[in-house]
Amino acid sequence: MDYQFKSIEQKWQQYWATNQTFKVATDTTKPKYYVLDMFPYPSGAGLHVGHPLGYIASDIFARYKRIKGFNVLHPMGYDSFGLPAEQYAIQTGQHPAITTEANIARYRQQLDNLGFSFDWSREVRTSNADYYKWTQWIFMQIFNSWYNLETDKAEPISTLVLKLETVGTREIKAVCDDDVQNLQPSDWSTMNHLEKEAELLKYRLTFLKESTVNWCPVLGTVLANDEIKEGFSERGGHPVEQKKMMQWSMRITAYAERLLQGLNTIDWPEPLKEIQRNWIGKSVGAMVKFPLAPKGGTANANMLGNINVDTPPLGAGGNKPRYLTGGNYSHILLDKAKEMRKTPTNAENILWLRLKSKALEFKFRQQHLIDNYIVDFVCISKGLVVEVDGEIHNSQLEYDAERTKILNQVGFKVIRFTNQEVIDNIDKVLSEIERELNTLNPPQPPEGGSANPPNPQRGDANANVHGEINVDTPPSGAGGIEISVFTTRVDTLYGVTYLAIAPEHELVAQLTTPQQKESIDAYIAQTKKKSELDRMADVKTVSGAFTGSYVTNPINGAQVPVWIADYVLAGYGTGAVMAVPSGDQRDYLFAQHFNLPIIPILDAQQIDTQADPTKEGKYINSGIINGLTYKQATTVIIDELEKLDAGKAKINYRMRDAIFGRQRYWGEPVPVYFKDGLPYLIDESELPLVLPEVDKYLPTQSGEPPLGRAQDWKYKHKYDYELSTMPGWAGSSWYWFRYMDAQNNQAFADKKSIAYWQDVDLYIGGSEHATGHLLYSRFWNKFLKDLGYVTEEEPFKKLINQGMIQGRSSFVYRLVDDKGKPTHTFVSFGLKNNYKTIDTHVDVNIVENDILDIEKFKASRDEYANAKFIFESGKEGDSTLSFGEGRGEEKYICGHEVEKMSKSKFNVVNPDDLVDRYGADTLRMYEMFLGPLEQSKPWNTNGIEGVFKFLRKFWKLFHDDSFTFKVSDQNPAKAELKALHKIIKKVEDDVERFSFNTSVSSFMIAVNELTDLKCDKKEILQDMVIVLSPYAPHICEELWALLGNTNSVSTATYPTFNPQYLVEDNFNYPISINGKTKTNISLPLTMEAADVELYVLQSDLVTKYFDGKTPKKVIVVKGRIVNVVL
RNA sequence: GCUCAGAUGGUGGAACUGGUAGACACGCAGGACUUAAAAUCCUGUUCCCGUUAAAGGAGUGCGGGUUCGAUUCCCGCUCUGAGUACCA
Repeated sequence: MDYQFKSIEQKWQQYWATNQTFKVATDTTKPKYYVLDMFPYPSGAGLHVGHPLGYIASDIFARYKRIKGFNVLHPMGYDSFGLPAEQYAIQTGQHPAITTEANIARYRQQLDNLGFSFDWSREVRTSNADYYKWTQWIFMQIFNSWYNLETDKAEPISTLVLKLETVGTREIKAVCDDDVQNLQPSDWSTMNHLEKEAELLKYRLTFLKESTVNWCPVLGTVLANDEIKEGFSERGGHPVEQKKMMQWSMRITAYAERLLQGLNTIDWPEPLKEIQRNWIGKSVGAMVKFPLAPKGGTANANMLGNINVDTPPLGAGGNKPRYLTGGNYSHILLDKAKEMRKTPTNAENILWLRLKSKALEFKFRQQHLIDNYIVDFVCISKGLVVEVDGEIHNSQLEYDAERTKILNQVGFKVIRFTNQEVIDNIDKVLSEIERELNTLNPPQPPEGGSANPPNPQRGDANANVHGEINVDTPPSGAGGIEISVFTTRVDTLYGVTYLAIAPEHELVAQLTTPQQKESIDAYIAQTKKKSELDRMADVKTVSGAFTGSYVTNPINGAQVPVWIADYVLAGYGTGAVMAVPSGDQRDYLFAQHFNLPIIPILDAQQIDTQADPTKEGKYINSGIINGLTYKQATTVIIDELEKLDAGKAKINYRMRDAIFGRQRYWGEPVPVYFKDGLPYLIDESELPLVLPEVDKYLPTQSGEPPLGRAQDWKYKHKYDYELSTMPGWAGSSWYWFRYMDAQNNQAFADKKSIAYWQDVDLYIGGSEHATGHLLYSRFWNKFLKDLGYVTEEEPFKKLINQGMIQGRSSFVYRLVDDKGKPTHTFVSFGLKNNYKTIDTHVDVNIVENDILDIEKFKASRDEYANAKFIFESGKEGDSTLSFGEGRGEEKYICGHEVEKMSKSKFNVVNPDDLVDRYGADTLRMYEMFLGPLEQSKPWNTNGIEGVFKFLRKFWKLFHDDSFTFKVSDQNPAKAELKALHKIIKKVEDDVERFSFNTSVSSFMIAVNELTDLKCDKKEILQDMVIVLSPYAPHICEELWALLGNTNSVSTATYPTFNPQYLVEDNFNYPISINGKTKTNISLPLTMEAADVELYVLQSDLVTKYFDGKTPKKVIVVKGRIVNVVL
């Protein structure tokens, strides 16, 4: 029988499944090898030809390592929590678990189709409760840990408590929040439970914090930085905005240095490491403190009273975490508030008209967001809420009481009037409000208020969403205010001519003098309006505003002005820059634009037209460092700053703590409940905290995440659970450990398995996970190592990025008539320039080697049914069969272009179709044959025939002309052994360096040679089967069985390479004259170089090129080349 | 702007430490088999000049350099792709 790939492939896929051929166990007698593919998300679209590229490579590698005697762990599973299934659920009401299940089934079928050697007994799914139980468990360990800088690792929180009890914060070096308290053991012992818990939360490696997040209103969730591409969500392309929310975060910054250093120890592609290095963004420099100078400050000091910033007191001072008080859901409520403002009740309208006209001399706002409530009217500076109610029902009373209570908690007094009271006697209402206002002091934070004044940057969501930063009273005096800046060029300190701070900087309000207030407010308003995208697009425009204040340069006492400018980013460093116009181009442009001085500080600087950031030359205009070089100056300045207590050396990282939460349904529930406003872990024995059922996958009416809909979902029937779920990266940040011991229900993986498998030896996947999955995984791995659960510092020793497979679109060219209307005539690619045409995508599946299948094309769409063609030959017709002579020989050639693979471009190729036509073995080999694994390339089926022919040719070696299986037991000839051992060596070399494309070529060469030799020797062919089996496993299993073996070929041993067979007696020396090859001479390899030279120089073949000249020099490299120089 | 990767026939690509550039495959051309087609097999196929065969010349994005010898190393440039971006 000819090569029947269909039945062969089915047979062996069945065999592997039934016999669990690829099931592995910990086997300490063999060396381990762990080959892993990046966790796929089972999307509804299934696999296209791009996906299996990496899987095929890793499978070849795994199969190769197996026959090389390794115990290979090669598992597969699904990262099955995620947004697409949930979006689909919202649209259709279908439970995401059902969609996910269906998608996984399809994935599995497609994967099986390709004959992968996965150990399916270890399959994991992140959305299974017995998996996410351990994700939750790890979360609990992280919550229960802090980062001790002295030991440079994470430790259980108990060691921190011990320190607090015995030595106090002075002896604690931790990575923690900025606002931790200085505590003596005596302070700690007097704190109550709540206070202690609140303080500990600032140290925990996962913690609640109000932070600026990337909020995507359309998806209704926050997104990680790496899930955003150019201001839009990666999934779906929806706009993303910055927003303040109370969020779970992970203190990944604690690991910044270890994450950076670890990169030097792992074998990853350089670009990938580079991305991570940039993401971590380490810069070495110094912190310098610039105290506020009397110049601008003292004049104001007298006239200024207390600081009074018109933001609600919510986010301002309290150092207690106040979950659900940060206005988490203002994105939804805000729209409602706007709507309510537009449609006031009659009573509201009457009252607002009076309040607005400043009848009471206090500023009021209407329908304003406080916490998660929209209050009717509020005077923020006095902390008074005025509510106007309609008819009062009992249920309403209860609700109002709750509402009042919470508003009181956050520092507001609430007074109420009925509609009737307002309508009947507005003046009486107003005087009552006035009386209340006069009795009230400005609102105070609930308790334990921080010493810091409230500031706009830390303000609640409202302030930001409204785009307002309101300063009701002018700023305060200089009292001890200083601006810290971070700089990597502390040596340029003498060149500072102004300070620039971010418009969002916390000191803006205090620094702004009354004279400058107007322009500062205007500038802030202007920057607020600019979207992220605008700011990115518009980097050239110089803009800023002077605050009116000055600070003192600590090194020379110079007083320099403080400006705000949007080129300074609030989120980096301290949000303030010491501007050195002579050395920094942005500062230079700014200084030029606003006429600020530019002081050169190095004699080598060229600053006539632009800044010069050089470090060359000697310092000038620079006080104590004049005449020094860069290296000397930096140390001198830092020493001096430390002496003055005005600064110190400092390392800064760009990386921020990772937000750990999604306001979505389809994810792991966070094993946390709230009691008295503080988060607590549920008991370990209560894991898993199962994802509850909900009626809809949408936020609740009050704007809580979908989990808020779950009926009776309370901890111990009392306490609220955390309602957000874990982010997409939670489940994938530790999954490689689960594969080591997938069924374990006592631990995430058993110690022995972890000790045996250790880490991933080879990890294959796309580079798109550079800053997400791959960074978080390294983080969790290091954490788990710190706590002693795992053994290795890095999870993925060797990583390969497979290139992207791009689409290759095909085009037909349609003639247009004089009016530009498309006709029914299509012109072949080569002739299209002679006509006026428009190009149209045509389905690549009806195009082969750029030749259009005319009949299929006409059948593909109604409008093409009557299509006419101008063929490449210039002949015209409506079918290739329309010509008497040369019927069927006319060709319509399509044009092509490389584009993204997508349905809309009709260039998607489904691997199932190709498996159907050529078989899995052919597809596997063809995908490898396309080119180097790491390289991106367009998908193109043009060469697949060649690979298929190769497999048939291989099959023929084992069969006679009538396709009867026939091999001989005769001893192989030397040439046969040579062909075999060449490929044995070649495949070893190629696989070890992941050059799969070159080994496919070499297989072809070997088979061509053996075919030419008419080789049918079992001894040769059997080894060939083993060597080829990682690439084309099905056909090899079949032939292996036909050769009389009863085990799977995957249990065979890779043949040993014997260099003896490759040794040649002669070498055909290429003879070059002046480096140009002219001829070849075959000489024995035993001949010494001098003899070769002698022989070559008197050979007629060579001397005829001499042209009468005498050779000046002869180079002979033994076994390589002879070069004669004339 | 910065960082990284890359540029070789009509196409995908090979040449691993500087040593015969274009392996292997596709496509194309010619031929065999066939009533015909498909399939299969054989021959040729970097370009230019020339041809019976030859012989010659050019050639790995462009311009230089090092070397007996450069696709490979060095310097400068062009283009393509990817990542990143007011990072102080």
